[in-house]
Amino acid sequence: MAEPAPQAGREPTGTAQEASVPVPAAAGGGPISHAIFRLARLHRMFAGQLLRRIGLHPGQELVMMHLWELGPQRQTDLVRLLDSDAATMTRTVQRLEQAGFVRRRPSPTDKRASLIEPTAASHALRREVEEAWSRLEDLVAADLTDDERAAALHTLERLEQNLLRAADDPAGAPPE
Amino acid sequence: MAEPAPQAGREPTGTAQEASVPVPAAAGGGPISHAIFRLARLHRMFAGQLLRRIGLHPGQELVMMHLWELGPQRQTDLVRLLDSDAATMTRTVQRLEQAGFVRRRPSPTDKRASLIEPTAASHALRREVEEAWSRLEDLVAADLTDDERAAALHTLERLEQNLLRAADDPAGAPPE
DNA sequence: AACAGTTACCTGCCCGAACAAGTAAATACC
DNA sequence: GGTATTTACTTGTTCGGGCAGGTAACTGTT
Repeated sequence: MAEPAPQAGREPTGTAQEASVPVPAAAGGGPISHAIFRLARLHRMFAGQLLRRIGLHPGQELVMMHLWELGPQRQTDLVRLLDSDAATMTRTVQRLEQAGFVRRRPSPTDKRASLIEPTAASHALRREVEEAWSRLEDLVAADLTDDERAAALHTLERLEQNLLRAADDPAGAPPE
Repeated sequence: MAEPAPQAGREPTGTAQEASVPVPAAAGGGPISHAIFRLARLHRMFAGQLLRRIGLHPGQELVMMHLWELGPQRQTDLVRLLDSDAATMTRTVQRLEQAGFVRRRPSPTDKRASLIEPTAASHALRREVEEAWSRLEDLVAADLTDDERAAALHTLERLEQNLLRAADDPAGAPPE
C-alpha cells in the first residue's frame, strides 16, 4: 500500500536495519505479517530439528503431549484439542501407531470411534519432548528478562486474539 | 517440567485466561514457543484464505512478489531470496509455470540455469496480492496503535534474531 | 420401524517443506 | 588438457495441512 517503485533495487524502506533478515523488499505492505512469517519459519525449523532426534515429526509431539496429559482420547477429541483436521489426525495417528508410540482400542460405547492411547514406549519420550520444548523456549527468548518474556507473550497473544476475533466476527471478510 | 497430574481434567495452570486459545496444558514448558506456534498457524490460515481467492497457494506469492520487484531470476536466486529449498523451488516454479504465472527462459550464459520471469497474466495479480498483505496486516494488528505496532514488530524481530543467532553460533546445539 | 441428519473415521488429491540422491554444466586446480 | 569440486536443477520420499468425497455408525424425528 505504498512504494510505487516497481524496480527499485534495494532501498531500505523500513525504519532501520532490515538487512539481517531475508526478504528485503516485497514485504512493504505488512511488516508485522512478514515478521510473523519469518519467525514462524525459523521456529518451526528449530522445533523440527529438536524433535527429530527424539523420533517425532513436528505436529506429532502435540498429539503425544495431549495423550500423556489427558490419557486415551478419541480422534475427534484430539482434533478439537489441537484444532486440527480429521483427515490429518487420521494419518498422524496412523504414523504414530506404526511408530509404536500409540495404540488403538475400540471404544466400548461407540462402534464408530476408537480410543487412542500412548504406549509404554512413548512414555520414555515424554521427558525428552518436554526438554526440547524448554530448550526451544530458551533459544527463542534467550536474551529476554522475565518481564520482557511476559511482554512478548502478551504481544503474541494479542496478535493471536486479533486473528481469532477476525475469524469469528463475520464482520470482517477473511473466513468469508 | 511441572504438573504431575496424569489425568487432571482441566486445571488452568497458566497465570490467567488461557481458555480462549487451544492447547490449555501441554504447553507448560515454553509458553512463548507455544504462542508462536498458535499465532503462526492462525496467520498461515488467514494468509492461505486470502491468497486462495487470488489463485495462489501460500508460498507462491512470495516468489511472485520477488519476480515482480526484481524481474527475471534464476531459481537459485529465488532460493536465496526466500531462504527456501532448491527442491521446493523447483516444484513451486513448475506449478507457477503450469498455472501460467511464470515462464522459463534458458539463461544465455549458463546452460544449467533458466531464468524465471513473471508473465503478463501474473501482473494482474500484483495489486491483489499487495492488497491481501495489507488486509492481513490490518487483521493481525487490528487494535494496535502505530507505536504498539512498532513495538510488536521489534519483539518479533528480537525473537527472530535470537533464533538466527542460535542457528549461526555453533555454541548452542540446535543446528547440531 | 423407517427416515433423515449428524458424527467418526478413512481415502484420494494437491500443496509446501525438508531430506537424500542424482544429473549435467560450469569452474578451479594441477 | 584432464580431473576434482562446486553449482543449478530435478526427482523421490516423507511429513503436515487443507479440501472433497465416501462409508459406517449413532441420533432424532415421524
